[in-house]
Amino acid sequence: MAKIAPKDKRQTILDATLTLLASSGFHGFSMKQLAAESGVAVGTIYLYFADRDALIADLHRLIVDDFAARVFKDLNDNLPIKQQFLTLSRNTWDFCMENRNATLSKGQFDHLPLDVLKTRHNDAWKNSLNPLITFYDKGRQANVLKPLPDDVLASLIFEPVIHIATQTQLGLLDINESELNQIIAATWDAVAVSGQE
Amino acid sequence: MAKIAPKDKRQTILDATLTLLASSGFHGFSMKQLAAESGVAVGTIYLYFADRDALIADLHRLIVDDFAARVFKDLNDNLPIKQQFLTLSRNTWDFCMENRNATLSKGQFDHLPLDVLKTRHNDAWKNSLNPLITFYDKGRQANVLKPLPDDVLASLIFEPVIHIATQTQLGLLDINESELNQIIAATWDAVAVSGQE
Amino acid sequence: MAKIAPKDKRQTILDATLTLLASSGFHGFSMKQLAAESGVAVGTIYLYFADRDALIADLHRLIVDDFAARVFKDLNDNLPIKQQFLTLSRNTWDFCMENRNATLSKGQFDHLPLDVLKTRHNDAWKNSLNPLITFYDKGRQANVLKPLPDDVLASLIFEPVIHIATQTQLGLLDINESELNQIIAATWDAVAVSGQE
Amino acid sequence: MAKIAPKDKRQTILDATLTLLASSGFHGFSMKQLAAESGVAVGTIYLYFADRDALIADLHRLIVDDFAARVFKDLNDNLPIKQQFLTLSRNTWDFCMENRNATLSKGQFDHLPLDVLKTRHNDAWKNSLNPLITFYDKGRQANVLKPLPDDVLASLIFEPVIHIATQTQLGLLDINESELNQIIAATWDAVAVSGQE
DNA sequence: AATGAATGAGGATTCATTCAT
DNA sequence: GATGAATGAATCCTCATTCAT
Repeated sequence: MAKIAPKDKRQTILDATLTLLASSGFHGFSMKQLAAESGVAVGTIYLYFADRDALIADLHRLIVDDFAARVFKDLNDNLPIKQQFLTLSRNTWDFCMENRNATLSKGQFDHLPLDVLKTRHNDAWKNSLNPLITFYDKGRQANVLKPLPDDVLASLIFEPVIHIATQTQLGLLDINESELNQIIAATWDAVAVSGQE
Repeated sequence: MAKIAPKDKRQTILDATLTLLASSGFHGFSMKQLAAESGVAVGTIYLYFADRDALIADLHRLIVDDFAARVFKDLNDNLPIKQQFLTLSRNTWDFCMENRNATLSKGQFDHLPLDVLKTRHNDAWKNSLNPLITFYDKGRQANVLKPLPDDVLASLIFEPVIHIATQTQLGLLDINESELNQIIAATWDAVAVSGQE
Repeated sequence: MAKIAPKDKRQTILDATLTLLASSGFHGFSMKQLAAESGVAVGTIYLYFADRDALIADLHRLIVDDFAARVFKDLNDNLPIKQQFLTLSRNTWDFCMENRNATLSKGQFDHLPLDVLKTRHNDAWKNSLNPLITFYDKGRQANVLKPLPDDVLASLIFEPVIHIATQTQLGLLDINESELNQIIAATWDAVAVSGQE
Repeated sequence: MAKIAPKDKRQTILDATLTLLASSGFHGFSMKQLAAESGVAVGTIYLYFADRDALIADLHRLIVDDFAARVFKDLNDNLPIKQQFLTLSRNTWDFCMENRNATLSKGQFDHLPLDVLKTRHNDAWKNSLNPLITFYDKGRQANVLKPLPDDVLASLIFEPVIHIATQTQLGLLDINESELNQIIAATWDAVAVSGQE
């Protein structure tokens, strides 16, 4: 077997975790199973992660960061808000399509203990999701986006797209290019101040 | 202690299950704990439910039905589409506020096996959510709702509201009456054909 | 298999623990092995003891109490100090002979964490070993026992007998009645004020 | 870091083992921890010791030898038995005071398999403890020591002192010079033929 | 000689489920 | 119907030992 550099082995384990979470959720996820999926011994996992919770937490952070990186890709904050919005939405959709496991695992992370959730939420907005704050601010000040709180704008923009992407990944739905454009247009209507051309 | 009628005992157990799921998720949920919370013996639970999975499945069905019942409450399909929409959205919000446990547990049910999920999805649309189909059909035919698939309309209408309600229940967000109206108005903008008064 | 009353089952497990500790010490003592030795399932042990440590602690308390009960058997504190001494020493020896497992396990308990040890030590003197305090006090006041601290008198009286009994139980030594009397006489010489008839 | 000569490295590991055993017992003793305490890599330990058991066994032998060396220090077998006795007892006490780790670890070694114990016992008397045999023989023949077996005399002389020293090291007891002399005098009374000046 | 990443059997503990009362 | 003691497979995690570098 080819040698794996430590960094890669850590990543291999994280990838395997995501694969398992996506296919069966936390239910039916065991360290033994993870070891098998990762192609390493159980003990090896503990060389890279303090314990099960640390592993999950690390994975979560990684996904949020990956998501943020992908969502803000090619974002030019000199372009008009609508232009930026289209990039953000399209990137969101693309991330979900390109990262089936991460997309399907999203719900699994929603039910960590309450205090952990709060911390994560704040962390995310302060760090990886920070550019969104600027985007929302500019949009509201230019009277292009409705005067709603950041969290609300985020929900209106991302939740429908992510939910539809998830259903698509599950095979419950099939969306073509034209429909996708309509969906994104619809979420724009949700957050945009009406009466604009 | 007062005798409990069998039907009530079954319900008592389901209620206790929801309470436990909402407060600690599947993690830290055990049949023993459930017995304690329900005030019955462990063995008794098995008189009313085949096994743990059956219990969870029953609870899920129950919640979906409750949700549907609440969402369609006071819905008059003779009223204009927008009027109906407002009722549906407001009911959705109210259900989330009145059923904290059910709202917070939503994510817990998302990772059943894929085939089960598909069956549930189809069941839901054919039964409890069936009135929505009529609503969407009418709306599209009247050229009031955008010509998008049912699932997509559902995502655009319900996901943002439910997500915002969940955040509110978690204490991450605080929404007042005026903001709620704006949010609902925004989701209407998302699905409504534009250019209407 | 005959039914075992709960009280007896608890005792069965404690007995089995002692047997295992005596034969192999803490090294090679596992809950699985204990279950086998006790004739119960692993989980059953946890119905009677919170965890491994609680089991060990309970056993220790039990042994100390048994030891005390046996040592003070037939002790008449109206009799002369020497008479009482002889009873105590003989009882100590008899306890060791009658409780091979407890005797051989003694050393195992000596290396619990330091704070636990201190607590145990104080507890023992305040409770089960309390009659010894009276015995020592009387003896010193009557100028029959040397004016040494309680702990020191205890060491001089009990350690040699217990150590010799342990060696005997291990088969490293063989002591007959006459030798035993000489040993006890020797420990009397150690603690008695000399010059008495 | 300064190079360490092989012999020294072996000793370093043994010292570290003793330190760890004394502070936490076998519980919480691991080869990894030992490596850290010794300042070497885990694998290095296996260059000097076949395995964990061999390491422990070696350490045990080393302690017994150290103990013997210390106990017989300055022993002049031309001096009167009592004089020699005083030296032996005082040396024993001093060893315990100077070797806290060894003293506290004593109990840890008691539960090796029975046959190993017998072999060790015989070995000790034939080798490192050999001078005691002469001492006892002379004492008994001179009618100064009571006619008791070697093991019994050893128990009467050493067990109380070692036990009291251990308690002192644990902080359960505090012994001053005067008390120590009384204790040693008491053990002399235990083994000496009475009626001597 | 020395390292420490990797291994996997074995440890303590939990928990869904059964069944005799 | 109702109970809860008993079960033992399955869980997470540890740690003595090996071996390629």
